[in-house]
Amino acid sequence: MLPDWNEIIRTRYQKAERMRAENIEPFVHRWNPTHSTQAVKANADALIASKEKVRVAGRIIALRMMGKAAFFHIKDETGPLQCYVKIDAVPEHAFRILKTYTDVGDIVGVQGEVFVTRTGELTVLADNYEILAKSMRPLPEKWHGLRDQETRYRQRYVDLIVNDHVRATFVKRSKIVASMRQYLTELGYLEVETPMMHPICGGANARPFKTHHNALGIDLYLRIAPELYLKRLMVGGFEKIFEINRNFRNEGISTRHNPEFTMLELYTAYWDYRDTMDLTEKTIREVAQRVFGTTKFVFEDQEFDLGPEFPRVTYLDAIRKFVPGAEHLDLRWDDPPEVTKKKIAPFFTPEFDGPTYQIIIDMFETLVEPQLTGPIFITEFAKAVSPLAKSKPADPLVAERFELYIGGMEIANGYSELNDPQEQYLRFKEQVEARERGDEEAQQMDEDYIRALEYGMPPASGLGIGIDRLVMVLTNSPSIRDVILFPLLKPEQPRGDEDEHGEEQAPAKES
RNA sequence: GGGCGUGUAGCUCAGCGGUAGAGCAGCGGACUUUUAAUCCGUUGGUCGAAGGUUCGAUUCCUUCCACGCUCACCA
Repeated sequence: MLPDWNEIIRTRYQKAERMRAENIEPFVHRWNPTHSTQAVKANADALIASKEKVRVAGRIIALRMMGKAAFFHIKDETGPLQCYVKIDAVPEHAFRILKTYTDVGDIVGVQGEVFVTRTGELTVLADNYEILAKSMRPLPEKWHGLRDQETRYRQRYVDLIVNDHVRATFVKRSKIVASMRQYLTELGYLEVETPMMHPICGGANARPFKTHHNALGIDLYLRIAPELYLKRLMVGGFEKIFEINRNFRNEGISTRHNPEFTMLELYTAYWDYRDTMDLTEKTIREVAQRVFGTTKFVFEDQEFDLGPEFPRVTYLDAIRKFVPGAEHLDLRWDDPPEVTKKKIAPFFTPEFDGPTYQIIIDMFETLVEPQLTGPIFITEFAKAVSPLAKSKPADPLVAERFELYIGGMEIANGYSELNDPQEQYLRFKEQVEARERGDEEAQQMDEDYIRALEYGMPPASGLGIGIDRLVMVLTNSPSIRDVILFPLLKPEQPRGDEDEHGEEQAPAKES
């Protein structure tokens, strides 16, 4: 029993006890419905004509008790349906269960014929009725529902009971993931699973979560990306693989960031980043078409269309294109920082000193990214921030890399994979040096990965799609927490009673 | 981590220096085609937590906790 019992909850527990005293089980073991509520509606005419008995089950979401009869709505996974119970049409004990023991929220089973009421609503006229599972807690208020965001996220089960659009969003999410899986499988990609616990964390620049294995006596990291393992599989001879799974990053939480998030990561042998852009575009368009039957969407009042070819604009061109007045801005990755600062002075002043690529990235993220309603591919990123990507032969400071933007958010990221073990070794060393200078997000040296590359990895290109963000833009959800069933929250405070008096209750942590 | 905001009954919300209110839900009663069912009666609150100011604090102040928005870091 929980300590926060109130009178309503106590009353309901007492009802269950009284039911048991009458040999009525408040939590039955089994019940078989013949129809979902949707199936009743779909076959209404035939069911009314045949007077066939149906058995439906669901949660009572509204109850109108009228002395010797009652109307109520049940809701199952497929939707609501009205039921009607009157005293002379059901066994005596069934009516007693309804009148004495039933509350809104109970999960019940109803058997009977289908008819249409005087006001025209399809209804099951019960000839039998029982409670299948007693509900002990009252549901939120029936007009306004559950609004409090915190409660919605913490008690998602309640949110799902009362907010139909929430359920619909998660059904869409499931279909998006399923159709993506199916489409890629149709194209010949093999789904694989690689470790979540990494002795060395790599594949992205991010701070990891640390954990510990007792028997081995070693620390491990929750993966920040599966990239290095998937590319080991390319060395092993797989040519088209993908993984849809969780990544964990020990960083801030926001409307666009959850510490664990779902990524599609995919690799194709013999391709470069341009081929992967083609695939990214086709996959997202195809998923939208299969799940929603359209390519036109609205995200936060911005319309976008996945139908037409996605434009491809280089990083520096995007700055020229989207920053007003910057049409002729001649930025160069090999300019010294002071020169770059002088060139961009009319448009942007970086907050911190740093190398040229950081100044340009800062400007891009501040002035360009929010405007990228998209869909649009931004290409040719700084090599310095792409330690696992091949650089462009003609432009050694630039990586063959793209990011896809929709709704002002980075949705996907891909590149031509660096497969030269010697260069990869040097790039790792640069990362290690950055790490030693205090960059906690820089990568570690992964010698086994270098060893794998030394056996030879075919030319290949990889892709990562942020599934949560893709679902956000396709379902017009403004917060990532609206597309993650159980987003990470701080734990609830231990309740009342136990820690009333005394010095400090919960030690005030935080420095 | 910074800024802004919110926290009052199970739920949705008023109140704001003088000891707490509504609707829904609950409980008792009436009611055999209702659908925000209706009608009569009624219970329910350490007003997020701890300190302070005050004769008196839900209200003002401080600190803390949780959440939301936002900025910074990141996908």
